[in-house]
Amino acid sequence: MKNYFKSSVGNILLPLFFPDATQSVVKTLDSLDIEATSTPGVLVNTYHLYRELGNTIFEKFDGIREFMGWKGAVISDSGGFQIMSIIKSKSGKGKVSDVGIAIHTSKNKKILLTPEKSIGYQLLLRTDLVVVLDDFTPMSATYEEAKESVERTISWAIRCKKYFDEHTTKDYKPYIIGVVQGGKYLDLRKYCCEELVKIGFDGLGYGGWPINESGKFDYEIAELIATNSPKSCLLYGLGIGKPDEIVKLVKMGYRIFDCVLPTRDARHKRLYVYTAKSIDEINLDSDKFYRYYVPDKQMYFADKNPISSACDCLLCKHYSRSYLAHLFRIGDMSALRLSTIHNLRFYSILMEKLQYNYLHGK
RNA sequence: GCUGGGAUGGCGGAGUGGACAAUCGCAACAGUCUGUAAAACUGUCGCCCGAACGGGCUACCUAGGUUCGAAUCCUGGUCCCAGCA
Repeated sequence: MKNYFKSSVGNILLPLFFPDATQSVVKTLDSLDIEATSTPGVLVNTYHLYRELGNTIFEKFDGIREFMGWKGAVISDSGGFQIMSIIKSKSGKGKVSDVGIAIHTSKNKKILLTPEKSIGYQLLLRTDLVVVLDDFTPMSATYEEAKESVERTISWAIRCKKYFDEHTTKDYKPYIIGVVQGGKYLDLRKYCCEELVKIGFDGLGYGGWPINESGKFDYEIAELIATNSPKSCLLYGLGIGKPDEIVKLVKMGYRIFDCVLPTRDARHKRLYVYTAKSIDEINLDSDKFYRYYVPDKQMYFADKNPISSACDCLLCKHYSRSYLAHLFRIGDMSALRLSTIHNLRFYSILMEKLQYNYLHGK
């Protein structure tokens, strides 16, 4: 199978951002909308898709790309993050063991996600980059707990890689990346990193929760992973992040990012706008190169200006602040769509700037 | 004109003698969101001082009255609604 990830992007080493289409849809958008924002690819989630669709759908479709009518690249996440968000949250029902993750879904059935099943399903989805099943280390983990999750992450990674090697051919061999866990413990992070490198992945992901206990982004761990992985290693910031965080991580060598922020924020009335007057004038080195725009403020009710003059998205090119405020006020879903389109274009402009800087050695 | 019902904070709408500066919803304002159980959630919301506990002031159409105490009871007035002439 043709590797859309490579072909759509051209050069894999360029910095890329993938919005999250967890359930094979970027909420409120269709695939043509996504394409129109110059977004190179999306991320889908193994756990959610397996739970909703099972295996049989993909006997009729040639992977997730055909199913969702999407021409761009696709990353699949393993479902490891769901350990945290479902099982380890207070109401979630499920269990993590060395075998895998057992989750009771709301549909009254139990799903057992093993490293092998996770990779198997991702291969069935025919995605361009697969992520190993990992055991999420929560931010509150003690050293012992963190160590246990690191050991489990490593042994699962070995199983994932073995299964991957046995079930891929040169016709279809996506990228596969390992995920570095270990919480806030630097020695565990380093150890996890080194062990994963030995297994021989195409890349490594900054896993866990990247925000430290004081609410700041943990750049120290990001740096540690970057410096402890080989030059050829594809670095992936899982679930990262804010625009300024992405800029900093690209400088460290990270190349791939996915995050819910632009799409969720859009639905929650937070739009990203560059402080520059035009796209050409955007300076990512400036302290505050962007700010938030809250679209339904009273002050915008009669404002005929576009949301941002440094944007060329559907919203900014065709509609006023006044009209968007109106759409939000009456609760029309087009407000969410237009805002999501805008935020995705904001991110794709960001990545285009970073790609340009990278190609020109900046 | 008669009879009945009603007038509450930006709006809607509870309360019907003390626990009322007044439930709740909307609006407004401030904030949160990072491999999406999130088109969600949190806070403020009469005025003044205070970070906060709290304190002071003015308030439930209006003018009086009853009462230790009234948005709540009584009387007059103004306006609104329904039915009848």
